Amino acid sequence: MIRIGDLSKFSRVSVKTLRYYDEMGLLKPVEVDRFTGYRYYDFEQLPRLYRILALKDLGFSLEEIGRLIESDLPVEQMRGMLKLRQAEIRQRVVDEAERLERVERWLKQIEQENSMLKYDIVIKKIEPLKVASVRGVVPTPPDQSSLWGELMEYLNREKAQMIGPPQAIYHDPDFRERDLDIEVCMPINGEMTPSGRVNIGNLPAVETMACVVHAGPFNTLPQAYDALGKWVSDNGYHVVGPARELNLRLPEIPGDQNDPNTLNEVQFPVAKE
Amino acid sequence: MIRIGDLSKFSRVSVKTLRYYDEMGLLKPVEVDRFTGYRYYDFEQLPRLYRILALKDLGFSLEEIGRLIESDLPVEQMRGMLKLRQAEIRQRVVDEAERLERVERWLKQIEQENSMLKYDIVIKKIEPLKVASVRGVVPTPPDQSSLWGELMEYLNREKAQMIGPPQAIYHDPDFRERDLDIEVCMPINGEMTPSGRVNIGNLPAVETMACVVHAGPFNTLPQAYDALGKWVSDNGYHVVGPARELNLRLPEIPGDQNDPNTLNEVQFPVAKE
DNA sequence: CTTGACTCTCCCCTTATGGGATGGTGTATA
DNA sequence: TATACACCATCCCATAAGGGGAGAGTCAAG
Repeated sequence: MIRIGDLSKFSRVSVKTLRYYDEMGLLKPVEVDRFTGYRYYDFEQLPRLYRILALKDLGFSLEEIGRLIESDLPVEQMRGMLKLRQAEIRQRVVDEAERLERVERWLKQIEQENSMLKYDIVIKKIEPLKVASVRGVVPTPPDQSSLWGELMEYLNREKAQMIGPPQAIYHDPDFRERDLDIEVCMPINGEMTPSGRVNIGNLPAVETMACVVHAGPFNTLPQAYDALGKWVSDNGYHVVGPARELNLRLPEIPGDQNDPNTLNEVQFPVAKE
Repeated sequence: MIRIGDLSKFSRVSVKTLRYYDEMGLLKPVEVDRFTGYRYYDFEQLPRLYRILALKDLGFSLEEIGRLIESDLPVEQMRGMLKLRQAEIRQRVVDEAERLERVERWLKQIEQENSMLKYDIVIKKIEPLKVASVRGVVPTPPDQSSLWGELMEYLNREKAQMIGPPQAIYHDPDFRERDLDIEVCMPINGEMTPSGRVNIGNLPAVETMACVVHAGPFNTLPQAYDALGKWVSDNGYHVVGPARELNLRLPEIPGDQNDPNTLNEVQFPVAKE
């Protein structure tokens, strides 16, 4: 019968931890003095304690260890939990390796330009969105204003509830400078009926959307596209659908290509492999 | 000016998290209603939020991110933190890979024997220990009892304070069956003077000691040695000093080689590479 | 004016301990 | 035998990054 401090010294497990294991039911003292509360252990408990430490070393949580050291645990179940653990660790190794790559890309970027990164790309999930839209082919991007004109006229006439930033969808499967197939969309609420070229529809949900925000005049937006495209291929993704371009803040003068305070978000639906 | 829920929906960051980032000072709303406490944000804050998410994705803590997004942070410092992060992740990958190996060894062991592992080896740090000891060469392990006799006689005569389990040190650099160079030791307290063959000395500290507990009669103890030796080489360690054998519980009849209730711990000082 | 959606703050919960306060115990020594 | 001192007990608080929920206030639409 040894005291908690002796067991602690011998096993190199802190007294705090031993008390915690007692509380968790992992390692109960063989006897507790009913009057003083003193815990008394026995060296016979060392194998159990060492098993706990070994399992901890494999990365199991104390709760899992509690189940694993039940003496009547069938071997089958032990094997099952080990297999599971194995899979988890493998996943973690993969995740950390990917993270390492991302860090190294940041570093490379910083070394090359000797400045901070300009863009931060994030992956997010996009919910489906009900929109009113007008689609058409326009010679150059600034010409989409005619489509917006059509759409806005309809929305004003119908007193539509607009529930989000307007966005444009670039339907061309490949990038092109001229004659773009663009759909301009406004998220709306409630039931509305199509009219003329104005269509009512749903933008599909996208599980993994690579997104970047560009702050600056419209005519510098291609930089954001470049950065996003580079990031996507660098990170082992590829684009699987039409790009979206959200107008988070419009220029003061409608259609102004040079207003430095405009704000846009560019989104590419992507997938791995 | 948008409300917290709108920013949450748009950025796919939970409202709770946004409030937490506010509290942490990572992303303050552009305005807080002084009467209602409502937080009002702006899409202009998206780049900052996305940078936070990107840095989180690299595994930085929020506290680190707080420092990293100070706008006047010199590039040099950013590079430094990235390098640090890189090193940390590398270390984690190595650790997890080693852990994975350990799990796989458990699995293999279990598959081979179709039963639980009998031994759990742990690495612990051993403090230096003051002992009284008698060293000699004995024909077989059981013959060490004569050394113990000598030692105990001295200890009783001197009324020594014994402060830990007795242990034997196997000084032979290679394993051998006969004519072993054994030192039997008893941890003691206070000043004592050597006498005859009884020596007073210090067992050195050992930073990494591989230890295993064997519950069962003395004559099955070689199993523990085998398991420990196998584990040590399997895990990329090698033995760098004499083995120690601690008698945690002695047999009822002194010297009984068959008492199933004896308890011993075998220790190998080890090092990597 | 009511309803329903939204927001606020406050509090507790998570893991596996570590730190510290306060007060009771065990034992070796004067 | 008194005391010093090491040891032990419980209780409370803290960690990182939020999640869950209570209770109360706010906003916009019908």
